[in-house]
Parts: sequence; C-alpha cells; structure tokens
Amino acid sequence: MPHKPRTIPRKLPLQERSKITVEAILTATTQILVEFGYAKATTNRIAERAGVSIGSLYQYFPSKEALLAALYQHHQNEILSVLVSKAKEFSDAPMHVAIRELVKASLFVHAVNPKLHRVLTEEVPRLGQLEQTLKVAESVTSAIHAYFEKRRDQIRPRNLALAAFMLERVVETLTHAAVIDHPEFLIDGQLEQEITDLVLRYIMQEPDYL
Amino acid sequence: MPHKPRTIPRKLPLQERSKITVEAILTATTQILVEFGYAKATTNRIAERAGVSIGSLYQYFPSKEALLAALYQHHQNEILSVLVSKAKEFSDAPMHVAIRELVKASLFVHAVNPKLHRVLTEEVPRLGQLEQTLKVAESVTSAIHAYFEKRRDQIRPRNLALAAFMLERVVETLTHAAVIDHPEFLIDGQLEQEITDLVLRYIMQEPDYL
Amino acid sequence: MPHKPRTIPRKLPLQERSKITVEAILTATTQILVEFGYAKATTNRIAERAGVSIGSLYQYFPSKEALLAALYQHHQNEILSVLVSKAKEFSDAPMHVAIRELVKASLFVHAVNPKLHRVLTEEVPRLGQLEQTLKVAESVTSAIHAYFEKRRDQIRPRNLALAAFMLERVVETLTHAAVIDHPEFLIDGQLEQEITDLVLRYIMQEPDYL
Amino acid sequence: MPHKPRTIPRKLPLQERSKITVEAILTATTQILVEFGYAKATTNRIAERAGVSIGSLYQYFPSKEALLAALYQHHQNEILSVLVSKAKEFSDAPMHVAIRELVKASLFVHAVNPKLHRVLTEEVPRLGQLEQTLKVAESVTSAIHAYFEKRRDQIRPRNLALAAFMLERVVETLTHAAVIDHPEFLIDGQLEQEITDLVLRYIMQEPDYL
DNA sequence: CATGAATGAGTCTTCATTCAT
DNA sequence: CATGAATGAAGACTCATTCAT
Repeated sequence: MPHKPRTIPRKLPLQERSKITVEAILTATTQILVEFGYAKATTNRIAERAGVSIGSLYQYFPSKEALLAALYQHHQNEILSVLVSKAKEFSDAPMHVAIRELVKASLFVHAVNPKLHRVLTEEVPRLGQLEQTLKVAESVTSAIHAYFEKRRDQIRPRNLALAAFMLERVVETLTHAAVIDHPEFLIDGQLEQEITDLVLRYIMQEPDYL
Repeated sequence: MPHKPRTIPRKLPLQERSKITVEAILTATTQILVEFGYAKATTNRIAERAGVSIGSLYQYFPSKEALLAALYQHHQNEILSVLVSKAKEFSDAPMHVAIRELVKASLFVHAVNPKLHRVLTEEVPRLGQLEQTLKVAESVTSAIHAYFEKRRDQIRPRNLALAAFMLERVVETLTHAAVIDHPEFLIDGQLEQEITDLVLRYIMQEPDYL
Repeated sequence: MPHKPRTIPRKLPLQERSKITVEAILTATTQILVEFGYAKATTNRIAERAGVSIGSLYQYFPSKEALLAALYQHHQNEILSVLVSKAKEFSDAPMHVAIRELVKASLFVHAVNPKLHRVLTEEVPRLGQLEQTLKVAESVTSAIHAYFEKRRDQIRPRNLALAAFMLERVVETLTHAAVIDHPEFLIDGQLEQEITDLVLRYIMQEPDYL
Repeated sequence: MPHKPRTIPRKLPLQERSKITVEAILTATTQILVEFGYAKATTNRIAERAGVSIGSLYQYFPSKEALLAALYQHHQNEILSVLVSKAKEFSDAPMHVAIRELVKASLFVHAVNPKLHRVLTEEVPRLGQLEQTLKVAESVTSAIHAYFEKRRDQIRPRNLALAAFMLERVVETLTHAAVIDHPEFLIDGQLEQEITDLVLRYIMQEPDYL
C-alpha cells in the first residue's frame, strides 16, 4: 500500500558501490526524463534503465519525489557553481563586463542539457520538497541585489530589490526560451549582445559605455 | 484503452441546461486546479465539485485532455482579447504610450486569476492538443513584430524578430513572476513603470522621451 | 486509456513464485469463465479468485485480451497435442480405423472441460490477437487435407480440400454440440459410431468396410 | 441507476408511426452489428443511427437484451419461414429431393446476410432471454425427427433422434462455415451437391439413388 | 544489501438506463 | 409520446511503494 513519501535519503552512499549505484540512478532519471517526459518517467522504468532493481532505487531514494529532488538539487548546484565562480571572477570588473559575463554564463548553463532543463522547469510538478528546492532563482537574485548594493551609485534604478528581480528573471527567461525555441538567435553571439544591451541600458546611469 | 484521446467536443450544448452544465464543469475545473494542483485534479473530483455526474462530464469533454484544452483555450482567449483590444486602441499612439499600455494590459491579465495562470502555465502537461494551444505567446510575438516593422525607423535594434521575441518574453515573465511571487512590486505602479522603462530604453532610438 | 492492448507477456516468470502466480491466474480465469461466463469475467474478479492482486495479474498479462489469448493458446495446444499424437499413432492404419480414432479423440478432447470449451468457442469475442489464435480448426483441416492427398485413390470425393473442410467441421460440431446439449448420445459409444459412419460413407470408395 | 433489465416489450406498436420506429430501430441494430460488431453496438449509437432518440428506443425495447432478442426472433422467423415453406413444399417428394432442397434452403438462408448471421451466432452473448430464443435449431431438429418417423422404413440409422440431430447440425455448420470462410466452395453448386451426398449416404438404405 | 514479485488505491472512461422537460 | 441531458455503477489498467527471499 502506498505511503506518504519520506524525503530524507535513507542512507548516505558511504561505500564506493553505493556511489556508483546512485550515480546510475540519477543518470537514468535524466535520460528517461529527456526521452519520455515526466508523465512517462515511472520509477520502475528508471530503475530498469539504471540496471538496478526497483528495490535498490528505493534503498537510496525513499520516494519518487526524493529522487526528483536530488536530481533537481544536482542540476541546481551545477548551475549555481558556474554562476558563483563567474561572479567571483568578475566581482571587481567593470559592471558592463560583469553583466555580459553573467549573460554568457547563463547561456552556457542552459546549453548544457536544454531538454532536461525544460522538463525540470516546466513539467516536473513543484510539490512538497521540490517547492523548497527550486530556489536557485532566489539566491541568484539575492546575490545580484548584494552586488547592486555595493555599486549603488552606478545603478540608475532606485529600487534595487526590484531591479535585481528583473535582471534575474529577464536573463533566465531569455536564455531559456532562446535555447529551446530560437536557437537561431544564438548565432554570432547576437542574443548575448542584445540581452547585455537590454540590461545595461536599464541598469546604468551612463549608457555611454556602448 | 489508455487510447488516443479525442479532443473535439462530443456534442454542442443545444439546450440551456447543457450550457449550465458545461459552465459548471469548467468552473469546477478551474477551482480544483487552483486548490489542489494538476496532480490531484481527477475527472471524478471535478465532476463532483461541479455537482454533475462523471458521465455528464464525458458527455461534453471526451477526455481529460479535451477538458483541459477547453479551459486553456478559454483562458487564452480571455488574454488575447484583452491584448488585442488594447493593441487596436493604441496602435497609432506614440510608442512609449503603446508599450506602457501593453505592460498594463499584461499586468491586468495576470492579475485576474494568477493561481490558475500559474497552474495552466507550469503544471498542466503540454501534450497532444495542448501543445498546439499554447500559442498565445507566439501570436503576441508576431503582432509585436508586425508593429515593429511598421515603425522600423523608430526602433533601435536591427533584428526586429529578436527584439519582438525579447519584448514578449520579458513582459510576460516579469508580470507573471511579480504577480505570483512579488505582489509588493505592484504597489504604486512601480513595476509597470520599471518594465516600461526597461523596454523603452532598449527599443527606442531616443531615450529622451523620459 | 483506454489503447491498443499489448499482447506479448510482459515478463517471463523467472522465479518459482511467478510460475505459481501465473498458474493461479490461468486457473482462476478458467473457473470464472465457466462459472459466470465471459460477460462477468472481470480482471479484478479473476485476480481475486486467483488470490492475487490485480497488479500481479497485469504484471504477467498486459491486457485482458492477452490473458484470454494465453488461455486460448493453452487450450488449443492441449487439443492439438491430443490430435497430433493420435494422428501419428494411426497414420498408417487403415482409413476406417484412423477416422474412428479421430472421432474418438475429438470426443475425448471436448469432454475434458466442455463448459470452458463452450465459453471459449462461443462467448469470448475473437478480436485482435485472438483472431489469429483461433486456428486449430484450420491446421486440423490442413492435416486432413494432406492425409487425403496421400491416400487419394481411396478417397471417393474429388475435391479433397472441400472434403477435408467438411470432415473437420462435421466432427468438431457434432462432438461439441453433443457434449454440451446431448450427453445422452454419448452412451454406448453411439455417437462415436454414428459420426464415424457418417464420415466413412462419404469418404470411402468402398463402403463395404462396414 | 441501472436496473435489472425487463424483457417484455413495454407496449405494442399499435399505431403506424410506432411500427415505423420499431422497424427503424431494428434495421439500425442490424447495421450497427454488421458494421461494428457486438462490442461496439451501444444503444445510443443504435438510436442515433435509427434517427430516433435513446428515450424512444427504450420506449419500445425495455432493455438492450430485449432489443437483441427481438432482432434474434425476427432473424429466426425469417429462417424458419423459409425452411417451413420448403418443408411443406417437398414433404411428399422423394427423400433425396427433399434433403437436397433442405440443403439449398439452408444455403439460401445463410447467404441473405452472412455477416449478421455470424454476429448473431458468434458474438452476441446468449444470456437470459436470449438463451431461450436460440431455438431454431431445436425446432428444425424436431421437424426432421418427425419427418424421419414418418419414413422410418427408408431410414437406415436406428436412432432417429440422433440422426435428426446430426443432420441439422451438419447442414447448419457446413452452410454457415462455407458462406463465411469458403465462398469458393459455393461455386457451381459444389457444396450443395456434397452436403446432400454426405447426408444421403448416411441416411438412406439404398445409396443407389445416386 | 540486492532483488523483483506483489500490492492495491486510485485513474480515466464507458454505456445501459432513467426522467425532467 | 418524444427528446436528450443526466446518471453512476463498474471496468480496465497504472504505478509508487513494500517486503519476503
């Protein structure tokens, strides 16, 4: 009889074999999600693809939700780590450079596995634990906000929280939508240029940077 | 037989009673979707909420997908009609006025039933017929594109298709995300102002309109 | 979904337990069919009778049709194996002996589980895969035809295909109908004698075998 | 809520319009049965095809079973009337003539609407009232039996009941199966000849009639 | 720890039948 | 009497999850 799903991993993959198994399951989940979409991503199918018994899957992920959450987490971390490293690298650069790099990073990140990103973003229901997980956006927004605070005098808009929110959303949406629906805009770095432009014209006091 | 679900409404509501039933079903669907989310929106629950037998539901909507598609359609039409009427109203206005009105309209449209909009946009799987239905975005983009063509000389960016795409995406995302996650930005027409600003600074040759 | 039901067994029973389960399901299907008839033979009822969960039933038989097909197959094989073994045993015997044995075998086969035979033959709809399965008749006819070819000179009728067809149909119907509706004709081997007579008088050149 | 089906027609078609309606329903049932088979012959579909409301259908046939029973009855009567009239016509003819005519009549009857005959015979479940209805076979058998009694001395087999049973079954099956599966045997009156032969050789004392 | 057979609540959907208009 | 909207019991089937081996 089905239960209310636990979400905390039952045990940590201490041993080597465990790690491999967990890895295999996660990889399989990604593949199944990409190939068949969320609706057809059953735990049994995932286990099969992973070459692992369904029992083992539940050994490491106490519920389907936990599995998805882990994948999500993993995906988020990849994204965050790219963004964070870029942020550090260009924290002292001129703003127009920093922002261009942020846009670049966002494009890069979306290009890694666009289909997975789309499924995770659009299909997987954000319920329960997943609700909490989906917070890259927020932490990026916070980081941008903090950055704006530091350079308050170079920022034209007065409401920095609002500006940060807008920046995060705009960059995310445009890179996401372009990668999925309009790859042609990516040619020649056109999109990168235009998004950067869009943002800088809004953010900066002196648009003469151009 | 999961099966290939039919999507064409089985019969048209000839009598008055039918219309009421159809209306009740659609309303119930909206409510259930908003209250419980897509995952728990079963046809039986919807019928019950509508105060109608499950048989009646299937009398008018030959499959769950068809029901959702109808709701989608309805929702889309509401949105489009608002946008289209605004578009006509301001087609000859100065661009900065027209764009401000577009932003206003978008905010208005998202404010009607934000939760429904979120569920329809983020949770309901876009399969089969729904795939086709999800095209408001595209038609809005086209309309903007056409508008840009007419005013080509006032538009700074050279790639009009790209600019139209960006404009549509940006306005949609920002109004959507704000309505759902940051209602505080809506106070004082702040967001409206800022989005308009963002867009105009990007679009226009002469930002001295400010 | 309703769907086009799969018919290939989902997985083979690897473990001992599986075999028992499959066996139990098949047995239960037979019982339910015999007791309640096809119309009331629901998969849930069958699973219950088998002392097995409905899920298990679908683990081994991907659709109701597949279940019935399997039962059919099994039943057909039993029949065929009896007939084939008899055929081999008497392939060189005098024709009047061979034919008497065929009749005997047919009676024997129908007597095993007449009710099941009746349900399978008369009630279960012959759709999809079952269509293909229902071919014992044809293979028996072919075998008879081949037999006739070999003994062409002893066979009075000229159209051997027609004669084979008639022989198969006549023996099948008479044994079937008698077993179900007129068991009294089976007493004393009366029916066996008469069918044999009917056939031999038609088939043979020289009815003086009598 | 569904009830246990009544079977006695609710009212007689006294008026002209009623007769037409009943006729239309019966015709539609036949068509639907032939076109789609029993499994897809829903009462709503039948009513629609008949150009009559579902309510009207139930006005005249209190249940689906009653409808099928009526059709059955009708079909049986058509068959019986042909056979009976032939029987009368040839009751005093020499037996080999009479039997040939019986075979002819059977072929004729099966050729009228073979598909309907097949559906009625093989698909429609013989439950409840239908169980009782399916008795043409029996009355034909009785008639043959009576005929044999009258000509006892010309009949070779001693068990006249058994002989009558065999004769009825054999003629019915062969004509039925041939019409459906082997129309080629009907060419040139071959089948008619052979069935007649089969029967006469079995029945008659003196096969020198040939 | 792994395995995979087993579970069963819950889904979508159909269709014979009723009954208000 | 006709109409057709409404009914709802019941059926086939899925899939997350458990547990004996």
